[in-house]
Amino acid sequence: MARSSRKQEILQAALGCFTELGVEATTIEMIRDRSGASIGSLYHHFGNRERIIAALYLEGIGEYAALLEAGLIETLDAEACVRLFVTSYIDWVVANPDWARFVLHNRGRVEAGEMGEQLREVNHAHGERVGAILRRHRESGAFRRMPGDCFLAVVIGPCHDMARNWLAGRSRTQLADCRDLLAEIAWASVRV
Amino acid sequence: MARSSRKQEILQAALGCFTELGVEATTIEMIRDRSGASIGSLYHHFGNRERIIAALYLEGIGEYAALLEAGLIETLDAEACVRLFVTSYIDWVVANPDWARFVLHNRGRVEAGEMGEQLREVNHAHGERVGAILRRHRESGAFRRMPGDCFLAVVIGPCHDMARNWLAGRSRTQLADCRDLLAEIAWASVRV
DNA sequence: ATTAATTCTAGAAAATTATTCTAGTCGGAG
DNA sequence: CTCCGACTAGAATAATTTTCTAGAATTAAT
Repeated sequence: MARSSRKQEILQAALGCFTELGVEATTIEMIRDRSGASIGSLYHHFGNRERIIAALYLEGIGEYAALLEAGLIETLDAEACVRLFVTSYIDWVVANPDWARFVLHNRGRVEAGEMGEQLREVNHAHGERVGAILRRHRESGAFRRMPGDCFLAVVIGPCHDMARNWLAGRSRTQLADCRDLLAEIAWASVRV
Repeated sequence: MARSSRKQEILQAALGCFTELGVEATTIEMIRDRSGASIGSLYHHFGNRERIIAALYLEGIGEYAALLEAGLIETLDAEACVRLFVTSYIDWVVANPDWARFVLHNRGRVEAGEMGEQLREVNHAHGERVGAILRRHRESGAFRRMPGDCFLAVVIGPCHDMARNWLAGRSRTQLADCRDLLAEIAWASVRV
């Protein structure tokens, strides 16, 4: 994998800078320093600063989405399904805090930029697949009737908020300690 | 109020640019054009680009926080209190979509920057006041026992998610139509 | 009214940052 | 070998932000 190693080095260097200084404050020069690459190499691989950000973002959500979908396919029970949403999200955040922080804070930026269309496509495809799995349960009457948009917000919204606070060091409670509580509340909120 | 009108003009111009093009993509020059101010005037009032962003952010959350606190002081019932969290948030977002979108997407940026300390202070003070009101209800046994961090995430998390999606045009459901449903679920999630 | 102090505005100049461009190196396929 | 494409390098250029000097507008005191 010597082929793409430079590219990965650049992405990891970028994530490091973003985590320590914020996206706004990190310059191409800093990423160049930290990765050991040259300006030319950087622009060869990514074209511009924004595409570095977008690549990092897409790789992050891609990994999480794959994890979630893999789990969902195997669980047939409605309750287990809802709980999996919560637990797989929390597990991923705890395992990849820097990446999670970056993804959680930069969706808007990527969506507004030139890679926005691609991001929307990826998200839409993922949403369709997840939606298809949920529809089975919804139609079998396992869930309380409510708009699909609300369903997702109710299930995963508390996790997003909790993760955001924990990642920013604002939470006195460990995120992992809320895993079961949040899963239970999510299920209680959407069951009939 | 001719005194501060130039300053407000700049802030409004900035919010307009941020809404249409994203924060990253708007330049000082664009804000200058749109507001009619000069570079000098801009830097006189704000010092640098980042402080324009921070000022807009602080004004936004300030307005919402004041609204919430004003309501909370008057409601003595635990259920009404929880519902108020949801409804006042949704009402504010519906009434100030551009501002809400900006606030929802730029907390991290402001917190990471030079105004981060000030923002944390403001948030902390607000959190204390709200926390004090909630403590009464918690101690009177109106709420299910759970860490304070989780409580807030459970109550307001779904609203944040729903608002985010609605503001980005990703939601088929109108945000206002979820008002009562989300309020009810919030209360159901935290009552004993 | 006049003056002095302060706040605000202006835009050119300087500094910083992002991007482009030209000139390569390196490893493998023919 | 030598040609090709992927990759690297860093100087040159372009874009953007910030500083700086000068002067206009406003306020308050005499």
